[in-house]
Amino acid sequence: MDVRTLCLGVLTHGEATGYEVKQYFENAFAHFHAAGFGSIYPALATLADEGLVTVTGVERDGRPDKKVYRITAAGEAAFTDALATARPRQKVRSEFLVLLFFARMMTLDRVEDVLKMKAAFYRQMLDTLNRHEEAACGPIGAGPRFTLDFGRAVYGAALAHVEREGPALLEALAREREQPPDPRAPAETDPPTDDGPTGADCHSRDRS
Amino acid sequence: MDVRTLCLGVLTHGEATGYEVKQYFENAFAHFHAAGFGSIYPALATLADEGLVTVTGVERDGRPDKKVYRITAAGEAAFTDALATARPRQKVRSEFLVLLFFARMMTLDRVEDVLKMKAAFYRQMLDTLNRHEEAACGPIGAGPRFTLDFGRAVYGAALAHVEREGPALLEALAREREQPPDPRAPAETDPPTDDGPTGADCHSRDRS
DNA sequence: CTAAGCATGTAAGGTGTTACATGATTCT
DNA sequence: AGAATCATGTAACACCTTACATGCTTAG
Repeated sequence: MDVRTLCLGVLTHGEATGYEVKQYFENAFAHFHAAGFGSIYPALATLADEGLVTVTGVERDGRPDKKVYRITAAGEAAFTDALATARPRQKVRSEFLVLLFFARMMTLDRVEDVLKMKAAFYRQMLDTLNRHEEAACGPIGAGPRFTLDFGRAVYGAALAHVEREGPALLEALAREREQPPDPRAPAETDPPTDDGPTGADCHSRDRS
Repeated sequence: MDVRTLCLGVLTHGEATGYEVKQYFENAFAHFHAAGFGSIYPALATLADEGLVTVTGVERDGRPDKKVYRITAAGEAAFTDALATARPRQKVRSEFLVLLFFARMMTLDRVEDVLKMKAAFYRQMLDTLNRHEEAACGPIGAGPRFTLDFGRAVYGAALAHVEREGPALLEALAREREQPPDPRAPAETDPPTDDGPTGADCHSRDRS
């Protein structure tokens, strides 16, 4: 499921310009698939090359043509096919969690900062979802409704966790710093008994 | 925050081979950053080139050397710096939500299938997180603890939503199919009054 | 004996990000 | 006057994915 296919999907809702397709990614798709102009415009161009969409240039004095894209029958078939065969994968890259995973190597101020940034981000996202719902004319379809509520549930849970556990994290880190446990093996309290070989290995085969 | 930096982070926990680094991505990082051998091995190689890690070849009869990587002082500095300056962004690409957004263009069977697959996926992920916690020796640090619980909260919310709203989605789709509203503008109940220009536009400027 | 785990890598290709480049109109 | 919106694109680069290629050991 690349940006190309997503553009096709947008166009099943009716004609649109590249700019308008971008609005979709910023509103309806905001919580599950971002895309910039740098992916959208080339995507629409290749779709046109392949005959999956048509382009109509609308002249605008002085400026380059405004291009209105419309999906063709072939395009609709291709999209339906993509929906029928794509596996519902997902890719997540959360630098936020990477950062907090290694919180012990950050200053407490920095950790607090990161938590605040993320909370603000989640609030903003929930806001985007709410504004998107309000802006809708007429009832929202069952599919879009599901994805919207899904976004609210997930981002709501994320925000709640940050707000609830964030302070606890800061306290725990402060405590860890008072009694610095060996940074390499924050395990037992007894002194290092110069154990066997290269040490550092407690990852005993954990396949029950 | 690329795979390169993440590998550096793994090595702050102690020496490891490329294979062992991969385990990290499959366990501790499972819910927030995936990576395959195809990214990890080249990443470790460039880190070694740059002097951020050292490599020690361990001979193994008949097979290519096993390579043990260790982070250097420069590597630790680089990683600490990355933690201090990186912005906590996140990228999400959920084909699952893309699919369900366009559920109206799928067969009900397919929608049901997708919902089941995703529920299974979330359960498996929660399982991975639980097993990972059990396999830990000694107490888990505050940072890893936060990310682990975050994962549980978020994936738990996602699973709950799929289980609770999935059946509702199927019913709603079935109802939509009985009384097919015009696929292009599923808005009002009154007949199309051949409104003005190109129609299809209810996206009135929604900036309050 | 077969599958899974351990262990390493390369190469081509696909995809997306970022920065650049331009310019009118409308709102504050 | 300046910011934001509307509107389009290119080009270089960064990065990751996938498939390929190999081969021993251990558990079932």
